[in-house]
Amino acid sequence: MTDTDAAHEADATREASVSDQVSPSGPPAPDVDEPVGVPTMFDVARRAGVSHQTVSRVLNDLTGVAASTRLRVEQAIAELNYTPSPTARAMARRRSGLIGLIQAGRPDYGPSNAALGFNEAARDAGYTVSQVSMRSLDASSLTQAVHRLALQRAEAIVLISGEREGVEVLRGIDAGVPLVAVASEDEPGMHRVSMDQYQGAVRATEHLIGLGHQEIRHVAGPADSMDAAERLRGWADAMRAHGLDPREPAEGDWLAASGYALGRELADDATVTAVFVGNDQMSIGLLHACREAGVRVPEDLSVIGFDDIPEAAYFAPPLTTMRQDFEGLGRDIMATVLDVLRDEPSAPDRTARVPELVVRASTAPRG
Amino acid sequence: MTDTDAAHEADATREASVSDQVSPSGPPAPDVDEPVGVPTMFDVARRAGVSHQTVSRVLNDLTGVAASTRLRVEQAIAELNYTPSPTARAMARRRSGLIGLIQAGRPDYGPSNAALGFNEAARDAGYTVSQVSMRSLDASSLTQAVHRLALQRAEAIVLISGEREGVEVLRGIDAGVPLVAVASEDEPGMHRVSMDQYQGAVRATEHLIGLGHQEIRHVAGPADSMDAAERLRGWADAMRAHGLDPREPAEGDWLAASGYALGRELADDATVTAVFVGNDQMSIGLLHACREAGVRVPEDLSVIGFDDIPEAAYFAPPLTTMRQDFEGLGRDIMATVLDVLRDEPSAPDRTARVPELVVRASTAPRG
DNA sequence: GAAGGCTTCGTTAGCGCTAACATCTTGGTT
DNA sequence: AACCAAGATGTTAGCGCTAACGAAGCCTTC
Repeated sequence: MTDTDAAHEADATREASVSDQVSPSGPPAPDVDEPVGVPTMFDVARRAGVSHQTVSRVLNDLTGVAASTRLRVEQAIAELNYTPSPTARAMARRRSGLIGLIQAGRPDYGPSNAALGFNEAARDAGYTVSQVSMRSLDASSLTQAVHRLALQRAEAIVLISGEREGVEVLRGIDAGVPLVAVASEDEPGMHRVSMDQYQGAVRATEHLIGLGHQEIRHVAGPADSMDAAERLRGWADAMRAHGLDPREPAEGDWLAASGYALGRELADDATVTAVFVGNDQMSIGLLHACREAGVRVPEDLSVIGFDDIPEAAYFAPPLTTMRQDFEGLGRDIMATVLDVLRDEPSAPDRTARVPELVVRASTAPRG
Repeated sequence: MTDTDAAHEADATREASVSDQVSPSGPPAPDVDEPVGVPTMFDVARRAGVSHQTVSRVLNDLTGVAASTRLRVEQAIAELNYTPSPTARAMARRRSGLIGLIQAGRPDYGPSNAALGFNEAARDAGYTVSQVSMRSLDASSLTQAVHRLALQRAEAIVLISGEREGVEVLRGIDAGVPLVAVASEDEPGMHRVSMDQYQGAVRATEHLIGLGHQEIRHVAGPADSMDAAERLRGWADAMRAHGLDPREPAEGDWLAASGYALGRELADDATVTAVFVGNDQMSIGLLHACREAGVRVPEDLSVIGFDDIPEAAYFAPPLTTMRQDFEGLGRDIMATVLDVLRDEPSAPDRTARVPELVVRASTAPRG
């Protein structure tokens, strides 16, 4: 009712358009001046009897619009089912409202969940994410991806990929926009986010040490992975801190197959009583190798993994591991992006999420 | 080495901008008439001594440009490091060059890899993908996602999510753009792509039957999953085709935990000699339940999974399963999108990828 | 009761492109 | 030599918004 009244009050000024609406010729025919394609701001303006600028004001929630006018405009918007064109907006505002996400490498549990968390956080912050996924990690593909995104005028570019090379490549590019990467090592010249891999590894190792183990080996991730490096460092430091000797670690590639291969070798070494494996996937491979070799876990060998993928609880035996909150990491990434975009100093504790020990059946006191 | 070299080469070209960043008032001042911000078509035009339209012609590879002029323009473009603004292009061309991808639900192995394949294919086709990921599958979130994408003027919207509800919701929305979903059941009113879940299930079941099994149970995925339904149908049909009785299937939720729970029940039933599990994750749970219950696999019970995740080969015992090419599916999705966009009838065999039997140690002849 | 100051609105320019048309060269024709 | 058709370019309008300014109208205030 109020709307109608308001409309009548304003009639004088927009006589023409209103009578057009009422359809001079006949029954409930659709408005004659109804826009043909997608309605624009001008269509709304005409219908509400105001200037397009007033529509813009309503849309952007600016002050200086009379309540009645606002109402009228809002109604017109609703009636026409109008939505502003993001393209035109980006054009006029000179910003795309877009964040580029590069996801390089295998879509593993961690990265995938981080990407999910990031995507949701970006959406919540009003940004759109333009995603470039690729299996390969080589410099040229990565460079292309960044350029693609830069060319789309992304306001920031995020890289989710644990490989050091990817981060290095990114650092070498001047995209003209802030770059944020998941990187557990400090990377001068770019913004980074990560979980506390080092601390996680320390805790994993100390869990083993606390169980009385002394010959604790490490099956590391690929040398090019920063996470792998941090975990390795954490393990070695923890060992030394307890007067133990961190022996030469084995190096896998995160996949179960490599864990299996490395496990076969380890299984032959009777001196080893525990092993800290770089991730859960390699752990399952290693567990399988032990089974084949007749090495009992945890009786003969304690095994602890990293990540806590949903299947870890059903390994044979159920895997003790370090749980990581990847979705949280994804949200942290977006938080950092926002900080950077606002030119605020990135909060220093964006790397503070510490993996949590989940004890299951694959670790036991040294027999 | 090669990488390093490339990086160094790139150094030279970005020297200026880097120093700009570091010190705003540095000596290596850029050309006087250099555009301040991002160069536009007019900057290129001025530098090349032509009109902006000629630049546009060169950019869009139109005819009617003298070779010498073209060269001059191209040089100016290179010198200014100019790239056309996609936003302005979208504005003028009235198309966004954007495909919306909705990824709903857990980022599992299948969907993640399909998304990867899709993303790469979209990029190859010159499209940008705007991704909306969300953990939840409810109608309202999904509807919002579609509107988000529609509002971005995506030229097509793709849904990767096995749940029937998602597809139904999508169908109920008139986004004004083509919708393509991964759906293994026919969905009138929308375009769909999928792998041949039915045939895959038939083959899995026949593998078991060929091994002499008769009491073959099925642990299905959630009722809301179309893939689960198709696999169930394939199993039941195969059973009947061989004169066997498809007993009431158990229903899980794709996760290892549910496979474990269901496995505990199944393990009590000594009449069962084989089970076809809806996916590999549930299989690992089921395998664990068997282990706990003292049921030997494959001696007492044969188990076959579905998907062939990379860890399947290291289950205890290594899992016989049906391998699916998810990346290929992703590419199929994009191919369908292109067909739809070109208004071509979608090739009927976009649903023809048949899962491939991978025999490992979890199935054996009926003892 | 005229000068200021709000509030509320409209007008005018762009944003960086493409599309359509206009213009100016050429060189071949008659 | 006048003429026309291409070919090669330039001009002019938009695309649908936002930003900056300008112009009313209505209260104040002295």
